[in-house]
Amino acid sequence: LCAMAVDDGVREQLQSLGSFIRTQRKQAQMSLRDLAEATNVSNPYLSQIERGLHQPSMRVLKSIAVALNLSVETLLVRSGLLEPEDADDPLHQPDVETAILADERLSDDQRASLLAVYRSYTRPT
Amino acid sequence: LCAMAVDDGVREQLQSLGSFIRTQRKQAQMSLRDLAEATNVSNPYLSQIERGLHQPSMRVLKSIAVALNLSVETLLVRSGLLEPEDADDPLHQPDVETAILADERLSDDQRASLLAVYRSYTRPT
DNA sequence: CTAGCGCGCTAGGTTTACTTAGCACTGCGC
DNA sequence: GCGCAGTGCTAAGTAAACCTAGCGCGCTAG
Repeated sequence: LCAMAVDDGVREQLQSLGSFIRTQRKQAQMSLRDLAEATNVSNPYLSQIERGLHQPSMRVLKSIAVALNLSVETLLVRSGLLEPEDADDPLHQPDVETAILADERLSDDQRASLLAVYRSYTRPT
Repeated sequence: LCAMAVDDGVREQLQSLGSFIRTQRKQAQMSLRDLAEATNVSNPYLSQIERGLHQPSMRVLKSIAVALNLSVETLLVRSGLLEPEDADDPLHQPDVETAILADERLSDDQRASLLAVYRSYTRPT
């Protein structure tokens, strides 16, 4: 009935969520069928989610998060449910640079190159 | 097919979420129809949600949170999606990975390559 | 070349979220 | 007594989430 103007933003969010999931899945070297088995969700539906054709339910979203080893919050932000900087959670503000600097497992050289790459991404031109 | 034992917990969560919403609604002096108008969700469906008969979608959950002046996190915790308050989660991934994942300034591709580099450093073959 | 496997995707059906119309019960004014 | 406005709820339908079966492509092998 009422095709609200809000839908535009929602479509974009779905697309964003989908491509993010797809990237993460490929990063984890999983096929759609692998993820389907891990999440107990059918692979065609996962395919549709990754292409932004559907808004997954919370149940599905959570199993995807678990299967891909990422936090549910990340996916929620990605799907537009949660704001990235939520007021009532002030201490949960992960910063890439400080995280890299604090990581004990990295050598100084590794730290430096990681930071270089990260900065080249975030401060372009 | 597979009626998992997990369903028990899910039903309880739905009940918990529902009664919580109902309490909050009454505290805000709103009728089901008031809330329906505020959320753009039909009042019979809201009624069913409050009695734990259905698992609302994220869209509905968010509009309820907004209409009742609640944080979305609260409802998410209540519905069992989010853990109550994981300020420091010991057994979860290293901070760098979550920081990279949460960084909104990175594109998916950039995220992927950063993660790849980081992982190649921290878990060598 | 072709037989096979694994990949992502489409087609069509089932289940569940969600809506619209309307019922039954209050409490109020007439 | 009679409405009648307000409440929460039921019934039956529509829309959307989700599944099963199967297609078509790119591979590597035989």
